Formats: sequence, structure tokens, C-alpha cells
Amino acid sequence: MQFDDKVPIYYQIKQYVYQQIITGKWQPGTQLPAVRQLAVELTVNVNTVQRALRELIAAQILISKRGKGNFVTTDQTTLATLADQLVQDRLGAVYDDLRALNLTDQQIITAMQTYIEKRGRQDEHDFND
Amino acid sequence: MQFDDKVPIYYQIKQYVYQQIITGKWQPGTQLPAVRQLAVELTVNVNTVQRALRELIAAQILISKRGKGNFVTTDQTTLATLADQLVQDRLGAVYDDLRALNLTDQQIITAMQTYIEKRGRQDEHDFND
Amino acid sequence: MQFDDKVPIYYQIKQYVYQQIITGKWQPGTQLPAVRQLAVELTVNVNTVQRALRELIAAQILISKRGKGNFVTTDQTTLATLADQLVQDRLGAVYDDLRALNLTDQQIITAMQTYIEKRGRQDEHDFND
Amino acid sequence: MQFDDKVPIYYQIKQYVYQQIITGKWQPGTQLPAVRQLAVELTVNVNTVQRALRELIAAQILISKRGKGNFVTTDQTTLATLADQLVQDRLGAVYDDLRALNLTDQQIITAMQTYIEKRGRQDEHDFND
DNA sequence: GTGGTCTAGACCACC
DNA sequence: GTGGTCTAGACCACG
Repeated sequence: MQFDDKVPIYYQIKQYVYQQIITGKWQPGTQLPAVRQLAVELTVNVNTVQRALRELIAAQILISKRGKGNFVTTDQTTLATLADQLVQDRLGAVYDDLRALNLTDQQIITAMQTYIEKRGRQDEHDFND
Repeated sequence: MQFDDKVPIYYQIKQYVYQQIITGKWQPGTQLPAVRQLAVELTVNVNTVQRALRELIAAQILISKRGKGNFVTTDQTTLATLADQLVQDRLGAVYDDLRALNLTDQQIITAMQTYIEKRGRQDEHDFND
Repeated sequence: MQFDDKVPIYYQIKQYVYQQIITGKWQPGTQLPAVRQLAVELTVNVNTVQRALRELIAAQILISKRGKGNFVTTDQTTLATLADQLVQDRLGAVYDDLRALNLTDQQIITAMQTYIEKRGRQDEHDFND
Repeated sequence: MQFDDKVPIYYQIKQYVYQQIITGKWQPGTQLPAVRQLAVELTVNVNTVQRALRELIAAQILISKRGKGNFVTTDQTTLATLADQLVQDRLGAVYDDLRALNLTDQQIITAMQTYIEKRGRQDEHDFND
């Protein structure tokens, strides 16, 4: 995995974990890879992984069982709000930024649409290469 | 101005300058506020402002005239691409993130639309308060 | 049983054993449940239980009879001091802490009294639910 | 400062900070000693201090100003609840423990009173030494 | 084997 | 100078 050096690695690891959970790669109740294993996969120090997980454990997204491992919570309400929360946060950030660049609501939507169309064509093109 | 602790302040100042230019608050050729003045406005240390400006000068967005001050470039092609570049970058980032959360292209657009509607109603409400 | 993550489980098990003895649930001379049985009851690993018992045996609170099991000591002087010792230790700890928070002796006593009254009312209420 | 090796050092540092604040040794708004300074005073590693402070910052008890230092919050409501919270937690813990040892409410109070009297005499004695 | 804590020491952003 | 992040490596509690 590649990290953006403009934002703390542990923070990006948190986002990564969110992704794995929301996309269903890590189902509720399943055990995460061992911290040392994660550290290897992400080519990062164990402590850095643990710092990320610690916050997720505090937020009850993950459950830590001593000597056994870390697990995705099985609490459905926690997980349900999680996905929506992340999407809304992301949308809010980009919306604020684009408004600050003087785009109107309508312009933002059309910009998004044309961007996606363009990406669609590009990806198609990339795929054909 | 409020800064996000998770990303370097000098980086956020760069974005701020971009904003001022693109929204026309700082017209091409006009002189920027003095560095010390900017530092006060942004409640940030002078060194931090200077680091941000240094990079903008290197990118030829700003022109530094020794003993006179810093000025927004008058080079139209530079400015023309700038705005579009920033918007595309932002859209690209949010698009990648939302795709990583398993949203389809269509879901991304509708999520954006409903988000904007919701914000519109909220802001209206806030305004009436 | 629930354990506090912040202090070693084997240590909390020792406290649990003390409790059983002092409250008379485990009379002097009686045999303890098998280690495996205790481990199940406390939802804890056998090794962890054994570590706790080892220390209690060393302190002569428990007597280990090879191939037969573990027994509560019948030595009355040992048991007599035990209860008092535990209470005094607890009182000492809380007293020191509250003094460190600037409470006077008198404030500590009244705080304790009002706390107990409050708890009494709450428990009564819970009971009626 | 001496630490109890039965509970994490960073946790005890948190308690220490609480104490300093509640007893007024660290007034609202005042700057804490530098983390490296605290580490020396507490004969502990810098990271350990920082781990403790990080949680207090997250809880808004402390305010961290980049490049300047850490400060006790000036938010009065946060501080007002803090002291009471700590005392109640402490009382709750000791109450539960003593009840588990079969003491009645009344016995707990009198035990506390006699303990304090005894301590008072002892301290007096120590003082005269 | 698992996770949790602590240390020593480095580097960065910011004042 | 300040705090924040990261690394490498050790040791402990627990299963």
C-alpha cells in the first residue's frame, strides 16, 4: 500500500480499515490479520498499525480480545451508521472546497458528472491497452 | 481561519491562496498582503506562510519582486489551467474514495445531489434563524 | 465475570478468590473447583487461573495437595488477618487518592455517605423495575 | 514519581494530570511543562507521556497548540464535571469491592471513619518523629 | 501464537 | 524551542 505523506500514516490505516469493513472484505465478527501481519502487508511499523487500531477499538468499531486477536464488531447499528458517516463526511469536504472555489451547486453536480464520464472513457481506454 | 490538524498547515495555506486567486479576490497582477499581515490574518507563524509562498513562487503562480512584495502572476495560461486543475484534483480524490467504498458511478452522483439538497435546506434554515 | 483491561487478569482472579473465601462461599478446608472448571466459569485461560493460584499457594492462603486439588487453608490466624488486610488496603488506596484530589478527611466521609445514599436509592429503583 | 507496575504507566500519568488540574496546581489556561520535561520529571519515556496526553487532548481536558505547548482547557463546564466524576468513580469502585467482601453500607462508613482516625493518629505520630 | 506497553532515538511541522 | 509521528526492538500478559 502507498501512503500520502501529507497525512499521518496511522490515519490512513484507519481509513483503510473502514474500507475493508464497508466493502465487506472484512465481515462483521471476523478476525483481522495479526497486527504484525498487517504491519508487513502495509510495510509499516507494528506500533503504527496498533495506534490506528487502538482508536478503532476505542470507537467500538473493532473488538480486541487479549491473546486472541482483533475482530470486526458484530454490532449492526455501529456498522450501519459507519458507511453513511464516511460518505457524508467525504461529500461535505469536497462540497465545501468546490463552493470555496466559487462553483454553484449546479456546477458542482455537472462537474462531477462530466468527471465521471471522462474517467469512464479513460478507464475503458486503459482497459483496452 | 481554521486548519485541519491532520495535514500540514503550509499545505493548507497554499490551497487558501489558490482560492483567493480563483475566486477573483486576488486579481492577476495585484500585490498580496505582506507576509506578516497574512500570518496575522491566518493566525499562523510567519515562517509557515513563507514556506507556502515559496512553493507557489516556484510554481510561478506568484511572482516575487525583491523589496516590493509578492504578486499574482499575470500569465493567463497558468491561471486558466489552475482553476480547472484544482477542481479536477478534488473530484478525482473524492471519486476514488467513494469508489473504494463500493459506490457505483451512479450512486456517487445521486449521493452528491441529495447531499447538496440537504445542505441547501439546512443553510436556508440556518439563514432564517 | 468481567475484568478490567487495565490490570492483569491473574491479579483480578486473586482478588476473586479472596472474595470467595472471605464471604464464606469457600469455607476453610473446602476443595476449590478444578482449575479447568474455574477457567470456564471465569471465561479465562487455564494458564491464567494457574498463575493466580500459584501465588495464593505461595502465600499459604491455599493448600495444594498433589493429585487431589486445591484447598482453602484451615489456618485461622491466616484467614483472620486476610479479611481485615484487604479492607484496610482498599480503604487506604481510596483515602490516598481522594486526599490527592484535595478532599479533607471530613469531605471524604460525607462524600462516601452521600454516595451510598444515592446508590441505595438507585438500587431500590432498579429493583422495582 | 513512583508507578504501580500493575497498571499501565500512561494511565497513571493521566491520573497524575487530573490531580494537578483538580488540585489547582495547573490552573485553567496555563501551559504544561514540555513533554520532554515531564518525561524527565516522571522518569519515563517521552512517548509514554505523549500517549497519556493524547487521550486527555482527545477528551478536551488539554489543548495542544502546535509548536507552542500543551495547555489546560479554560472550558469551565469540562473542568467542573471532571473533579466530581473522578471522586464518584473512585467511591464507586471501593464501594463495590467492600460490598463484595460482605460489608454492609453502615460497616463501610464506620470502617472508613475508623481508618481515617487511625491514619490521623499515625500521621501525627510521623509528624512528631 | 496473539495483542499491549514501553523505550530509545530519529525526523518533521511549527513558533 | 514546542509537540507529533514513525521506527526498531524489547518485554509482558494472555491463549
